Amino acid sequence: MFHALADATRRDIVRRTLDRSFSVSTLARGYPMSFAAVQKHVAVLERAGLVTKQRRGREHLVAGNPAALRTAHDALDQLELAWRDRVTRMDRLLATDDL
Amino acid sequence: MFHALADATRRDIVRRTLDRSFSVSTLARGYPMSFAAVQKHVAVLERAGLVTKQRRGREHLVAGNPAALRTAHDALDQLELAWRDRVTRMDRLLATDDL
DNA sequence: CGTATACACAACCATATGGTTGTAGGTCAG
DNA sequence: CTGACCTACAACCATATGGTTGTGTATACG
Repeated sequence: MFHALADATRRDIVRRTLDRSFSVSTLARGYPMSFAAVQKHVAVLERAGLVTKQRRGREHLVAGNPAALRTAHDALDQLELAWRDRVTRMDRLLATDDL
Repeated sequence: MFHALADATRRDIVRRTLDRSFSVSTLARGYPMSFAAVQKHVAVLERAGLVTKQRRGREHLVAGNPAALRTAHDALDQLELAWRDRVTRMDRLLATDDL
């Protein structure tokens, strides 16, 4: 999941498809690489659950998935939780004048 | 930055060092890999600004950097912003009974 | 029907990544 | 000073990654 977000092109695809749906080839035209490369990026994002694909005729519309972003968000919050514990403990330490 | 967070070992190191500082070798003992491997992970995290190192005698204490986490957090918020726009627009669309 | 479009997928390549071992530099204890 | 310990760094290896081109399949159009 973080790995899927670790590539700039993929982050851009997520950003654009959160705004509105795009077909894979329409997306591909926006990047300086082959269609196949973009299609692979979309596949990575889809496996990570960051986008969903919906077929419309011969096109596959790619839409960003806000719920997945929320997941990543929460994962970072989890990490920050540890940080707050640490600050709390430091505060306690300072308060007791142990230094 | 997301790349640095994309590895499970590195996320774990961040989690542990947000809690409190650890020397590199102490950290290394906690993982099923060589000291050098862990040391490389720490180097990656340090380059990404996710941890800082502070020397104490012959040990180098690794501490998580909450500010960097905040940065990642904000980046995700940026992405979610686009999503809220989308929802707003959909709401407007539904409100006008264009469907 | 044939042709063009949109997508999926495989094969391939260069480079990045995560791991290893080995070597070398500081620092502490005796 | 010597030896043990902590760290840094380079060389090396297997695999993953991001890119390419080519092939196959489904859909739309004339």
